[in-house]
Amino acid sequence: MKLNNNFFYTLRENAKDEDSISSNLLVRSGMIKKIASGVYIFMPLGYKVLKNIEKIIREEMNKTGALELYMSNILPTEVFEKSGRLNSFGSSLFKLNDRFDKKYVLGPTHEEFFAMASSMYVKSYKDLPFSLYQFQNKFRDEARPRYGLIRVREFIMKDAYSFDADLEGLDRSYQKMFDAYKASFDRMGIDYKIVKADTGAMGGLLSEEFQAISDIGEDILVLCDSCSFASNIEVSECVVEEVVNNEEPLEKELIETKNAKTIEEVSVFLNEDKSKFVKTLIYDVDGKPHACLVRGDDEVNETKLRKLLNANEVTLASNEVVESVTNAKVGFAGPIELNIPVIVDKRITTMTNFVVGANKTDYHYKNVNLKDFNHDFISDIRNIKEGDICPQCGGKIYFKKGIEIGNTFKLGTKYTEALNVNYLDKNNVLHPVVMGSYGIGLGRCMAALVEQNNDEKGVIWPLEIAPYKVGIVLINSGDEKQVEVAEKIYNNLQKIGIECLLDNRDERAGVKFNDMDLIGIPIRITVGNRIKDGLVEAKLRNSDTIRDIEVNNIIEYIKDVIEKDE
RNA sequence: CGGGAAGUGGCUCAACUUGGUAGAGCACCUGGUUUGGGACCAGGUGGUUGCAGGUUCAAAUCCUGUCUUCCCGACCA
Repeated sequence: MKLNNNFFYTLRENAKDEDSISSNLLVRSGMIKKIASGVYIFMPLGYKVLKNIEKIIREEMNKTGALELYMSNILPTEVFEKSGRLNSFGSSLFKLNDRFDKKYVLGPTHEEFFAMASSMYVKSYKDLPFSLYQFQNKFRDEARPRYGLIRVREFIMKDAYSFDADLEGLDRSYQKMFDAYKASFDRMGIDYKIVKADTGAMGGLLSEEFQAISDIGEDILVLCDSCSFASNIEVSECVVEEVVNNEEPLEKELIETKNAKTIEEVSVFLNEDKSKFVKTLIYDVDGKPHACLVRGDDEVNETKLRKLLNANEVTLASNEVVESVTNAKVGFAGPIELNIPVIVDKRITTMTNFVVGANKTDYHYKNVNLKDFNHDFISDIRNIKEGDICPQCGGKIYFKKGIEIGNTFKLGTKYTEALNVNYLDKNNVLHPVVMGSYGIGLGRCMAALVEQNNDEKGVIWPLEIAPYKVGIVLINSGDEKQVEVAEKIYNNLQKIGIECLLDNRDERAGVKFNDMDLIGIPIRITVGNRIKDGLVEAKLRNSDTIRDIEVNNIIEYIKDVIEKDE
């Protein structure tokens, strides 16, 4: 593309309604534009980046043998009723009615419809396995869109689905997709980790997430310093450390702790470390109050709680519920003589003579032990912490933050059973088809790449992602010789299929250099006054070195740089 | 959904406290001087101040409502 008289703009200042490096750089480089909370336009330049990401994924998908198709966005609600996901998606579904008042949703994901599509073909075990995929917009009414393209309400996802006769087949299909994902993210140049994760609203047997490492990531990745353990904190198992404890259990004792409500306050009040306390949190579990006990410096893991109780929804109870259950103001809840189910974190079994709330305003009990109260469950319900023991090898745990860019699920037969997608085996017996589902968020990949690759001047795109691989800066668009050489390089690159920008605007050199840097063009060719000596300059975005290159060799040089990258 | 902040040319902001013709920088147009890292001078275009009501001789400014955006939290495949 030639920039003169063409749709190209950049902004000098950050946008006031953007909150991350990537969203600001993408807006400033003229690639995206927000039009509503969590809704973006992809401008021509940004759309090219998106298409490059799409191309990589499509190529890797096709290598697995999966076939591409295209679904609708407007999906009949009744199908989600059948699969039971109308509830599990809840308020994050965009809903609409047609003129006859028939109900639809804007597709949040397409498991049900791929299951339906597959049933057109599958009749026998001989028809399996196969995989289908699409690139499609997904709609999710996020409570709080954030960080530009990272948490949005409409986004493009590549979603793939595998169909197999049994779990062994699923394992093979899953592995193929898994490898294709690794290949895709490697080609994109994203720094990522793969972690075990919760299956959430998808359901199923296994979920693994591909997480781009970034400080603005919203997921906490639990990693081990001495083995390959990697898990999302929501499912990361905690090991109870052996504690040598010779303390004799004492008799419990009621003590006044006036105005000390939080663990922090009580700990200061009694001059005891937070790890001597057990906090009692009242949770609303599908509408019923439950008490959860964890050590004072631990946090309850709601995913574990939900699984333990086989619940749909787990939230902290409201103040009113807490007060009616404990007969005390919020801050004094304790397990003793409490008439609701009590769930105790495993770690508490190693504690002696701890402090708990007394279910009486302004009072706590000290010297409390497990025998002093009823409990219904003892289980791992806390979040793992940095420095904890690795559940796999005993090493030390550390955290990183991640942006979830991809997710793979072994679904099993949840959807095929709900929608009657069956096949006949050799013995003429009917079985539900076994599914896997696999998603990649394209916009998130784009944002994660910018978060990971930028400097004070702008974006630094990897070659395969950049909207244009080469940018020619024509210093003086009034100089005939310079124009001639720049045009020639441009035309020759076009001929061999290397996409290229030619900045032939009537602007000062500084503007052109800054714009090339801002939009992150990997290879910059400057055609300026050195043309007298038959030279142009080449500079790579990720390096400070400027090379003089003979005009006749410049195409070869560019080809070399691109080949070396591959 | 709870708490907080903010909406003023295409972009970033000022004027609001204390009501009195809406202003700057960037961008854009014209002319000139410049021309290798976001030039300078001169002149210009562009705004019913988010929307609706109210108070007032007079509202960007005060009041009420409403919408939108952002932040913290809740929620989140």
